[in-house]
Amino acid sequence: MRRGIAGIAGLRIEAVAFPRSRVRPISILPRPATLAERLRDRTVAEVHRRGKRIVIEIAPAGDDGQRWLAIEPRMTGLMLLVEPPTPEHVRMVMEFMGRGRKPLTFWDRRGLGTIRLFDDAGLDGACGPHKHGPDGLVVTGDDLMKRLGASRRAVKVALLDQRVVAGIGNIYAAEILFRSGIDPRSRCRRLKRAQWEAIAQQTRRVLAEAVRHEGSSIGDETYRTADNRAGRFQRRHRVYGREGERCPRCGAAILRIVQAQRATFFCPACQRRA
DNA sequence: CGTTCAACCTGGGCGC
DNA sequence: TGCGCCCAGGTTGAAC
Repeated sequence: MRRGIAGIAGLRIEAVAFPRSRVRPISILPRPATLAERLRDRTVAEVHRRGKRIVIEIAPAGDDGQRWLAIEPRMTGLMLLVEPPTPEHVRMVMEFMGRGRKPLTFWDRRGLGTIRLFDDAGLDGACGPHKHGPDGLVVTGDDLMKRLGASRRAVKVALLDQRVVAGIGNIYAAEILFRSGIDPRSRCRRLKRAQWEAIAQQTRRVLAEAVRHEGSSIGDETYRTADNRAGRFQRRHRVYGREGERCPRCGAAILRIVQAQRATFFCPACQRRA
């Protein structure tokens, strides 16, 4: 997602609008009118990612230090540089100066996403080290062991905790544990060093591969690229969404269970319980 | 500390 | 066709 819109860096914001964005509970801060006012005529310095958030860095403009626009897409949010699928689910439109500049649209069907403008301290409070562990693309076995070695939680539930490691979602937790050969119900404290190394390695690998394949698009209303194309990583899902199908490794039937109110998919035969 | 539940929302799919 | 239910790549706070 970040890569898809990285090209807006250097552009000057002509206007920002927030149609149909909920203000309460606080999913947009400050109020839309204030936010639009603060962003107008500012320049995009860079587009960053912090865990699952897109963070648009606004070049300093002398006044306040509010220069981090953090967008959290949650379940159905898309960042688009083309016409959105429907006009009624558009939550933000950012227009740029210069002829032929395509506007950036935040489209969010379910409307669970958030849009907030932060100063340095605010950004840190929202997605600093207190809220986010190391990024999944670079996490190490030591990182995981240090944070989870004494935990009684089920490993799959723990991997979804962004304070442990940032960026793993429900699909990727399943795929990471399948490739690590570990049962998602395993209690963290029972895992050995070698298993944490395996999980960390597969986390880096699965996430990097998913990025390379432009994400997972399931059905036609999930993730899309900035130019509204489907990703391809769903074709490589080995267990996610495959309840009842045969495990690609051993042929056993893939199971679906529920952990912490989320679906978990795994192979009961080749994923070992620690 | 860890788990469960409800809430925030919309919409597709299914059984009846 | 309609209705009620379940489900969905996420996060948070309250209750136990």
